[in-house]
Amino acid sequence: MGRPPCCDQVGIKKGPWTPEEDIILVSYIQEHGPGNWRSVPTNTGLLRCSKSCRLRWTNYLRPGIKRGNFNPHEEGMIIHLQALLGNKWAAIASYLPQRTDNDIKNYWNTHLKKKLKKLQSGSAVGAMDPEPSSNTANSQGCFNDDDEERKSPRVARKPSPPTSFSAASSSGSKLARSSSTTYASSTENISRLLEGWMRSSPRSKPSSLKKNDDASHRDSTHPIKNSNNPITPAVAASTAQPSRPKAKSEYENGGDVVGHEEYESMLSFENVSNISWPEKSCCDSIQRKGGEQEEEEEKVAVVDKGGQKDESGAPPLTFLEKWLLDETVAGQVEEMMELPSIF
DNA sequence: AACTCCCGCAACCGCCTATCA
DNA sequence: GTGATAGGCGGTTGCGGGAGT
Repeated sequence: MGRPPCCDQVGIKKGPWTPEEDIILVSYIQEHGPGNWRSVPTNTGLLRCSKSCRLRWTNYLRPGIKRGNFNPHEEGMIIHLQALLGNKWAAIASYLPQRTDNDIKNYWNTHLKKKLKKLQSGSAVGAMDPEPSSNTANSQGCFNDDDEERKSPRVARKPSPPTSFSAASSSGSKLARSSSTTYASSTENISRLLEGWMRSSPRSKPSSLKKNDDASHRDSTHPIKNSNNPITPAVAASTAQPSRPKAKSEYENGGDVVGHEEYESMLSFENVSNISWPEKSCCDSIQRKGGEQEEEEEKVAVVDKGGQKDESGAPPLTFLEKWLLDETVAGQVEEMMELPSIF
């Protein structure tokens, strides 16, 4: 039979989002909360399909997301999770709640894959092969990539022991390249407009409430995720929940729009850092490191240790979790992230 | 300075799953 | 139980910008 694409309708706009569209979408979601995407274009007048609205929100506008500048530890996590889970980007993203699956996917395809390939060709270790044509690790339960992965979608992966490999850090790459595209530059305008909108909104909070401005939200080319986005801290806190829920449950559970007081309380650092983190000691150690970005990632990752099953369909991953989240191993990961000379 | 090539990312497409009537 | 619909996910693509020549 086949369902017609939701974007088939005439008059549906495609292509890059404009700042105005972003504002409309954010405003609407601020008012009604995410979810019921079907009604978003209708109610907002956006000439976008519901899917496009959802993607735009989840991948770009959603507060609390961090974009670009993957640190070595994140790289390590992605690499290992990819080895363990395959191209289950959503599942992988659940362990890096500040990252979107799209972002992780892009980063894998554009950076990590190449790095691993390069590394392997250089070291001939063969522990990790990013290319499907030479999936040497597959026989050991590591699902590495693309085609093989696609042939067996949504199948729980058998976790395999972490392979011994080195991965490149982002130093020396183009990672720091400015993403000041036409759109990116316009997002600064969005930021300002949003700020103005928030000020005029009864729900809005003054920018003085911004927190973590300096640390984890430094990319000024993405104002939505940085301090200029007044809704970021609150929703970031709300999203920093055990095992990143799916968008629907994440917001529809009566918590769509953060109330004023709730908003404020959520902004307190204690609250953010104490949202039932089961192993605060781990977080503390991370905090002592002064690792700006790692800090929250770790916290959220630690949350997953609570034992609940990953909603995105990932296996229980107790081993994985243990390995990834173990404090001492975290250090090993960082060590493994040390650049080989070829980088 | 101009041109070409390469790279990264945002967004689209199509399929799958979950949910509901 | 079945079909319709919305949401979710992963793969792919096209565009814009930077690097290289």
